[in-house]
Amino acid sequence: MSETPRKRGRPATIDTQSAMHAMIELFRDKGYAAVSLDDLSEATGLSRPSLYRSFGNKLSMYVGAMNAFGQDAAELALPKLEADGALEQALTNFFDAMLGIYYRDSDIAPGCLVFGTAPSHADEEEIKARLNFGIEQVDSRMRARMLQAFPDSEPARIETAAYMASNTLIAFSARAKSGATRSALSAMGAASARTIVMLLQAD
Amino acid sequence: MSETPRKRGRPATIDTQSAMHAMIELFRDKGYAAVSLDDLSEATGLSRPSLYRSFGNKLSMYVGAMNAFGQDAAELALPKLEADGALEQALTNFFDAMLGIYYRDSDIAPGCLVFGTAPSHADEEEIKARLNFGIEQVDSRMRARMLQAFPDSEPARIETAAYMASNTLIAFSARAKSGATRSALSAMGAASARTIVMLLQAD
DNA sequence: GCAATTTCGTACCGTTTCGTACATTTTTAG
DNA sequence: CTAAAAATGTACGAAACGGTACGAAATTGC
Repeated sequence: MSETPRKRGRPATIDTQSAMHAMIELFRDKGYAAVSLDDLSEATGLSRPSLYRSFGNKLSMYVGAMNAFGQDAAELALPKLEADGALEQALTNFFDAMLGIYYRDSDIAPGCLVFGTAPSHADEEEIKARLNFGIEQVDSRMRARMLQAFPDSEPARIETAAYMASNTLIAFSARAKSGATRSALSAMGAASARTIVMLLQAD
Repeated sequence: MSETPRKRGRPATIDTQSAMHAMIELFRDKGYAAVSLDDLSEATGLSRPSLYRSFGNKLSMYVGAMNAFGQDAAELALPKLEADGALEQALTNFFDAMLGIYYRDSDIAPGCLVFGTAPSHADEEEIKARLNFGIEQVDSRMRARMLQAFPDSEPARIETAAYMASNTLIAFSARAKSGATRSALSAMGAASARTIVMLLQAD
């Protein structure tokens, strides 16, 4: 409503977006507990009090990183899943897009912030809730995409197929962190996509 | 060779086995970094120096816990997988046995120490290596069991089926920690077992 | 200019961290 | 009974931790 309500005091010089991405990288490398506020301060270039002002305490920094990571992943990979065309190709492309996020270079694999590091800190209720949200999100998107491709399938079969696709994605994070190569997981994703479509086509 | 070489000094009074199991429970509740030596000391009833003497530093305590947990799981669940009879039933029983480990009571789910907490701390090379070992172990046992049930299947199909079964198990840990009920995951395991066998039977 | 307002980092606080030196206790060997 | 050996916990140290009070800096309104 108000035009340019021009803020009053000293203008902010902090780039919260790039700071958030630096925090994401740190958190998915080392998890929540192993990252100190000094680590975050050094990685973002912001002083510790600045971090508090911009993002709250350490827990809310981590939860904020989960949200930002989830949004980035959704914007980058979901269009591949929901693209028109054959389901098998869509699934394969979706897996590959997610692997593009899970791997930094060809070698180093920080994996998934949500599926990779959150389970380790799920005794914090806020983290557990956000982890659950991420899993439910993937499950429901998968279900919707499969129902779109096979509208006449039994609901139980759709659900199983969706769960198997989600489980593949969830396991990718652990496998990436354990040292699996990106190409190996890409092949695993393509084979899983093929199998899941075969299941849906079976009569 | 030597009969009873009777140790010299004060006899040890520490029950390292029960101490190790207390450490396992702590580590899979809170991960590696969030657990302090004081926490471990309180949970085991041992003083901090005693922990050092018996298990080395914190990192080797965690790796030791991974090994003990893996051995327990192997002894409890692998017989179900390798039992004679239908593959679908063996897979379902194996998943259920692992869920029996992942869940403490019906509600509280500490999940899997290896698949649940290790990915978050894989920047430690020792942890990463042990995580990789755990995944490879499950993969190879799955492959062997499926080859036994379907000796004439193409190797590529066996491999895909094995990966999908492993991925189901890996994802169970994240799902358990996120709040999924044990019965929900049990149903998911049975449905996945059915699907995987269907894949192997398809011509 | 001058006061009000907002941003920002230095410096500090109390607590917790991992790790160990060392004295004490309990056993065996002779 | 004495000396060597092994196990154990108290007590300590240096460093790192999360979090914040507070003063300096930068801007707007008047």
